[in-house]
Amino acid sequence: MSRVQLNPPQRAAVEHLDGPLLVLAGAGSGKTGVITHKIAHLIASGYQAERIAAVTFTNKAAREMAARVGQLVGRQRASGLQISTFHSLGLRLLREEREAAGLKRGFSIFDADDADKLLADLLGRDAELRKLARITVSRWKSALISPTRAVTEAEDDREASLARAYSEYQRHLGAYNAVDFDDLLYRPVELLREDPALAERWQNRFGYLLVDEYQDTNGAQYELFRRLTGPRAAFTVVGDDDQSIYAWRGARPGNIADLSRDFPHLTVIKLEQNYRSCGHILTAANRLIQGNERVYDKNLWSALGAGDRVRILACDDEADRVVSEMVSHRLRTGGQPGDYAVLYRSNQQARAFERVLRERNVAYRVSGGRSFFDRGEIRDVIAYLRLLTNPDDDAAFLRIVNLPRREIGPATLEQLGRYAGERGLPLFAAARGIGLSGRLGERSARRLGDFVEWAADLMMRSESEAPDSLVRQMLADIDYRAWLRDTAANRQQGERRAENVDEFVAWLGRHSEDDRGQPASLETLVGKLGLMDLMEREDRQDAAQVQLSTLHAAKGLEFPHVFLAGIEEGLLPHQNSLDEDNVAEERRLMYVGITRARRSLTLSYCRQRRRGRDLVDCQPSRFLEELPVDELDWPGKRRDNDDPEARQARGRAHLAGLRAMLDSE
DNA sequence: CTCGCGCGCCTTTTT
DNA sequence: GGCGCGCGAG
Repeated sequence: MSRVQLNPPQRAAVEHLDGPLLVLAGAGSGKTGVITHKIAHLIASGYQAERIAAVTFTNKAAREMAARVGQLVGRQRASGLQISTFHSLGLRLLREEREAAGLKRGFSIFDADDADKLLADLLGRDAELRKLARITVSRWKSALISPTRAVTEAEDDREASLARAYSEYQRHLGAYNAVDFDDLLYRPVELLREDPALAERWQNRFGYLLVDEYQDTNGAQYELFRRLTGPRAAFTVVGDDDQSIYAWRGARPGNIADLSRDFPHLTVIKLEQNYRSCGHILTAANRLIQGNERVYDKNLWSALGAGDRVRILACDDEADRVVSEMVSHRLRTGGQPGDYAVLYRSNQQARAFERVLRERNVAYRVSGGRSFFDRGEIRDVIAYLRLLTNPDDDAAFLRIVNLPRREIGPATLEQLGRYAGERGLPLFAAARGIGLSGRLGERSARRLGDFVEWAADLMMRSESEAPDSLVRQMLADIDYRAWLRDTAANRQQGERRAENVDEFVAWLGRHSEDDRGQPASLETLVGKLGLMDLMEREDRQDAAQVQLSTLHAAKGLEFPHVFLAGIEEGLLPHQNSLDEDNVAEERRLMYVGITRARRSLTLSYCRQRRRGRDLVDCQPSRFLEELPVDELDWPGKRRDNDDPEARQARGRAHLAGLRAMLDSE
């Protein structure tokens, strides 16, 4: 928090140690500051750092929080703090309770892709069915429904067959010595529920729990939290139900309301002073969100002055218009490109803005995109590492056994699969034995044998050698670079892939020591990788670049000047949400967008929009009508008390805009 | 069964 | 404007 002083409710939230606390933190109300100050306060009050756990939803948020706490209390005193995502916390519990969980050393974490491949094996090629199965299995786990329960409670044939697939899927995960993302919550909860001694041990381990973005917790996360906090209920959760925008991926905003049921002594503190936005922007936000039914009513206020009115633009060419406004605004005020953001509902809307920004040579960056750890070449290397630490990981085995080509083809693998199935062996172990069975031709057997021998040697060496040099050696052995070059669509792509791999190996090198300077084992590193998030390197906000972002990806960010684009019926609220009768979540999305703006906010909509080949008429969003019309600058819309000064100001701005457009041609 | 072409449709995304 | 799926043909 940049302010040294806490305001009274913030201070109350920080100093409240007696019993469970829910902090309802409005947008821009300094909630991260409250959490970090609270951690500092806990340490000052005698809590040992290693007995404080703070939980966030993304690795990025966890990293930022750790950095801010470090600044506040000093790295020395902050060391040992457990600041992590729910999933990392679950992983840590599973690691330490590995035997109770029935897992072997080095167990793998399956990502969505691995899970999908496994389901494909179980269900065949029907993509629709697979997708349904993936979603259903994930829902069941998030709701803590076991395979057995899913099978017995199935209401129709379809559900019963999905439940059987779920059961098979879990069985296979077990055979692979693997867990999936949902298991990182589901299985710890299972352990805590079924083993009272274990539960007590973990409850004693953490003297105090803090949860950020509490409105985004799903059923399993809530249960993990509840079982870790135990009867002592020494916790602070911070959230804003008005910013709950992830119901579609399992978040249960109802968890906020349920807290006071599960913890009758819950104290609730509201943070309503906003330190981010000017008055007009907040008035618009408050008015809009009042359109939703809410359990806890909040009213944000700001001491920053009224600021500019919220502008609304009706456009013919929206991207062109918005960029023109942005450019002219910047010329008038002398700001940086990074002061501006264009926010929209769906990714595809970015394209038009990208085009115009490129044409005018304005630097920009776009939210989202493929994650570094999601790229094929990186996933390949990770599969190798997974196999080295967990020889039972059949998914990893299959991914790399013939990559680069070792002439171990489908026929060989089919034989191997059959052999393994008969003996109940993982593929790698089976591959070590099959050579003597006479099932494979001499050549195939030799190729498979060579691979297995090579891998086994690496496995042995991984016990003692440093991970990064081992990986370098391994990549040289298989001439991975040549493989990347040969399989790339063009030279450039091959180069880029090779660079990514280099960067990955460098990353391994940087993480080859743990916090205390001890060398990290390959096993530890691979575990970290499973939960590693996107592009650490691209995280920074860049002052030289306009930010293009979806509304979802913009949560938690702020910009001096924000343009919300495509504020139209069908886009925001999105048609699918209208069909599902879920306008409330769309309204919260719009609320999140509005409250990103510090000094100026411009909402735009198109009169007509290309949809495929044809041009369709657009209706301005119902949300625009819900805004306080007296506070808006909406050219073409009648206002009850339109003062001459504002009209003049608009005239001046318009002229400046024209001038800027001419300049920028 | 697999490949290729053409049509049609087109949220949000983390671990 | 691009991607994914479905259908048809080889």
